[in-house]
Amino acid sequence: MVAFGLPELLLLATRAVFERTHERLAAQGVALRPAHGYTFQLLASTGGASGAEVAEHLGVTKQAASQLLDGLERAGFIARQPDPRNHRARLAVLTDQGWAAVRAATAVWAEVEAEAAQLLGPDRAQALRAALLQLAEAGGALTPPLRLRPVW
Amino acid sequence: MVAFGLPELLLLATRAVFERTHERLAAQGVALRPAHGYTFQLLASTGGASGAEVAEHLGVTKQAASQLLDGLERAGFIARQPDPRNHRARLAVLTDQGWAAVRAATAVWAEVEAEAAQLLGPDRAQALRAALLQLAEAGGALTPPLRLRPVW
DNA sequence: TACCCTTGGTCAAGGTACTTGACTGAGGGA
DNA sequence: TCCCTCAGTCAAGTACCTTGACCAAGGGTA
Repeated sequence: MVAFGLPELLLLATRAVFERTHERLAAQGVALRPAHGYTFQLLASTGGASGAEVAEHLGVTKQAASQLLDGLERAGFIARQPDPRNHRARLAVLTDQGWAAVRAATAVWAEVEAEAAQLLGPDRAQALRAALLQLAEAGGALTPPLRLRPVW
Repeated sequence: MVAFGLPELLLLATRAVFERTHERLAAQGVALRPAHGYTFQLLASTGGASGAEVAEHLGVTKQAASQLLDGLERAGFIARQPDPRNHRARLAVLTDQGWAAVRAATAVWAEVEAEAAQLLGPDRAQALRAALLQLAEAGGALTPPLRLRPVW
């Protein structure tokens, strides 16, 4: 039995959760990469974003964000429409299909949450969330902009 | 204040730890990507591996593993030598410089560990490790082969 | 109202890290 | 001894990002 430190344990537990999310969505025909997930998160929380805003959020160039949105549009997850706030921008918004993908991911996470509560008991699960939140805050992870750097 | 679920918290805390690791190593001139980290982990724990074994461990083709090892060799982190177990293979082993990088990463993780203990207190830090281990085990994350899939 | 500069977006070319496909040649098992 | 397995390489193609250059519509300011 190898002794795992906190960083290794964090990585292993996180991989377990997100690989499962990825597999579950892929089984439903939603094969998306991390950058797509972050984009969905932005569009779902703001109701829509321009290409430049997506680029800023992901920490990539406008060109890369444009390509990524083109792909999501072709696949039917987003649509482009005029931006009432800024007439130069094309606002990307989630389509019904896009929202369905968001709900599917959210559903997997709710399962994970429920299984964690069952596995650990409600008290330890709550303690886990509190501890993780403290670590994330201390590490400055709650202050965007999000950078699309790979996790080791 | 947004309410974060367990998956989001896991991702944020993990990102905080590994971005910090990456920054700290980069400041020492060791600019490595995730795949390199996984390779170092393998070479450090086994004492050496062939290109095919690295490919298997990372979940990539032999060609990709070969390119990756070429880069590490050029940068001085590994050396190739005959494999006593299999005369067809070229064994990749860590050089002194490679071991120094491993020690540097380990040192950052020890700091993280210490800061977590200070932030949470020793009891809650231990509880955190135990909970994460349970989650990782339940998710099957402790049974290799490691797949180099991106974390969402 | 006219002007200019900011800015959202695109075109083009290049680089990196992977892939598939085809192959070589040394090893090692029967 | 023979054959076939297998580690490794060469070549070409793809996905996803970059830098650099550019356009044209907006919108702030005089």
